[in-house]
Amino acid sequence: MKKKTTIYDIAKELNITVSTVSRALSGFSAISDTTREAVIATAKKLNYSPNRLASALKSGKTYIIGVIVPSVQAHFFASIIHSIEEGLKDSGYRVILYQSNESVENEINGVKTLLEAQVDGIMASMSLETEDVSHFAEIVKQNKPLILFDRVHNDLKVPTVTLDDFRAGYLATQHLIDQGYKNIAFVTTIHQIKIFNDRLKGYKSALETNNLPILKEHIIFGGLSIKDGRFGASKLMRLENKPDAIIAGDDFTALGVIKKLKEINETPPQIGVIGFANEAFSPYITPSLSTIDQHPNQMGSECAKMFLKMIQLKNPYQDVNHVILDPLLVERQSTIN
Amino acid sequence: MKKKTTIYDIAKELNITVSTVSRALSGFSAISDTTREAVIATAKKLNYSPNRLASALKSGKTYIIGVIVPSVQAHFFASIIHSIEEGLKDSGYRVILYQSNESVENEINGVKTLLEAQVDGIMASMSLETEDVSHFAEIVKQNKPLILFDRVHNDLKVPTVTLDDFRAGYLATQHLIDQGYKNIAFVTTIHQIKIFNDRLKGYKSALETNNLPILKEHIIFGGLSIKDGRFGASKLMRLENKPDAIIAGDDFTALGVIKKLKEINETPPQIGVIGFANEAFSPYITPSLSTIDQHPNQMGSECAKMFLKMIQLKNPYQDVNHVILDPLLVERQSTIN
DNA sequence: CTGAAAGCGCTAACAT
DNA sequence: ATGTTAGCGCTTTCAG
Repeated sequence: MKKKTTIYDIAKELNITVSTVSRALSGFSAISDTTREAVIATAKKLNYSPNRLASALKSGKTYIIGVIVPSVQAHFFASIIHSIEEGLKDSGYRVILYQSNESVENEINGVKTLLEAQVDGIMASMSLETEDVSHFAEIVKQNKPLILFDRVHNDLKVPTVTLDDFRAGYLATQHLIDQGYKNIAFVTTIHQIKIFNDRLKGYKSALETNNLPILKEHIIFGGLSIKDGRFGASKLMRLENKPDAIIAGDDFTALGVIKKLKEINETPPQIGVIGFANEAFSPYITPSLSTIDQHPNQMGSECAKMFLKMIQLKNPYQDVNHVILDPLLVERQSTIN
Repeated sequence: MKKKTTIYDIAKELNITVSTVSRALSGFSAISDTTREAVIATAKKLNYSPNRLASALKSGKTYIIGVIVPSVQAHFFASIIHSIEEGLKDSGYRVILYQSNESVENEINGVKTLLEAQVDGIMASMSLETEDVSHFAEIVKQNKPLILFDRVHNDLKVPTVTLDDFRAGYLATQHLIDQGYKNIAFVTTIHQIKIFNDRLKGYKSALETNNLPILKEHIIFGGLSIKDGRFGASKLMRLENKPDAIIAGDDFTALGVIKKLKEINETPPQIGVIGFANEAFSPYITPSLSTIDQHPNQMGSECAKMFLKMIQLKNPYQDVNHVILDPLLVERQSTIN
């Protein structure tokens, strides 16, 4: 293997200096057309490929931004990522991904790795486990743009893009009430995450508004997964005062709930079931799953837009914005009583 | 914002030189325990975070490896990624992801970006569009490890990890035959991708072995998606000689097929349907989807193992291996006649 | 065991 | 419009 070509090789070939080559390649500074063309031609001839590391080391900008999500397997996050990439496409910024797999430890590691890789900014949605946010605070301390989306944290004074989760919870509950359900349970995570708390508040508020009682035994705090959904449903259906509808913390959990209900012959919409996130599978299961759409694409493009704005400012945090999106009810068979 | 601490700051603080600091931090070279401890303590005190860029520029190793997949939304690829990360965890290598979204252009860009970022190696599964593979050849030319998984290409003389796709196609077909289906159609991609061709060959071979005719009109070449599945199914079911079972190129396509069949009241297993990949939703749709499991986790860990081996050699390609995994039939309701 | 010094590939003043 | 030169932060000989 021959050594990689550098701008020095190009310079030597053309009997000019590296600065000229650098300028020609970057395209901006004053350069004669002939020189530029010659440089570009020689670069191609020598199969030159720039070393971004060196450039980044010198200029302090990598043009890479790190995105940390709990998991790329959720359609919701995958869609956000896609829209972030889309929104950043023309700016020259590239995205690299890091999954926390819902573990704080991984998340801390992710922040560290990305920071050490000198990314120009980070966008993140926190893991369920995350309570202490000092690892994120470190990003702010370095004065690098940090944008939180969906799963955010109040202690961090950074821009956020979220859903109106109170309204989301309210909407889901009101929809079930409108469909004639009167005894509505809620299966959610035990972790103190703002968005999940907000949804729960929305749920309670909707019940109150409709003069329905808030029953402690109808609120199940556990995990969010297919398994947890099954578990929550079976726990609820063994109650003396069985619910006639169940709101699940996300669509995966809702799927578990439905599985369980089918097994015990209480197939929705006999018992109403609604989830959150409008996952890819949700329209295709039987019965198809009603859910709250969280506008992942809008979320992603808002993040991108926000980042591009922040990167312009000398102090990225001089003007901290919060974008709040409106949830959208998607009615399907699982709640059509 | 204060400047970032460097090893110079630590050196100055302790009245030693940067080389000593560097050695202490890297942990290997001969260093007295006292010095090492002092350095580490000071590093923590000054909130030091290494600049990997500088280190990589000097040492030529970034300890980052790039993974290119068509899409992270497919459970299959997400699982592979997860297992790659798992397998690399203890080695110090980190993974960064790049999605091609099934576009060659994105794929070429991805290779370029990763190469410019000086990754230490690349693992990739090709987009459906990819025919010319010169962008991948460039990686080999730079003598950097390239490992192809699942969607591979014969022109590239690099290590691969794949499923025995001929057997996968055969297995799916034979299963349908065993279930009593006799008129089996195949909906696949129009793109000339090895794995899909191999499955088709397996399908044909199974038909031959069982003395069943291979009907041209029963092989639909289109795309792979829910939409394409619907399309393929409706095309097939309008035939004079309607099939009594359909093999779909992947589970998404199979899902589309099932949707369509349900609409025209030919709900599986009345018409048998089987897919490939055992996606996350496949057990949960109605009827649950029979499929061929492609062992994504094994695939990922084999990739990781292979990479670790290659990186040791002075010439990574001196010993090109091909791991071939055995497909696994997952029988569910959609084919239980 | 530690120090001195060169240099990875590139950018960006500052000259000319 | 082009050349000169000094680093970016780190690793790594080579000396001692």
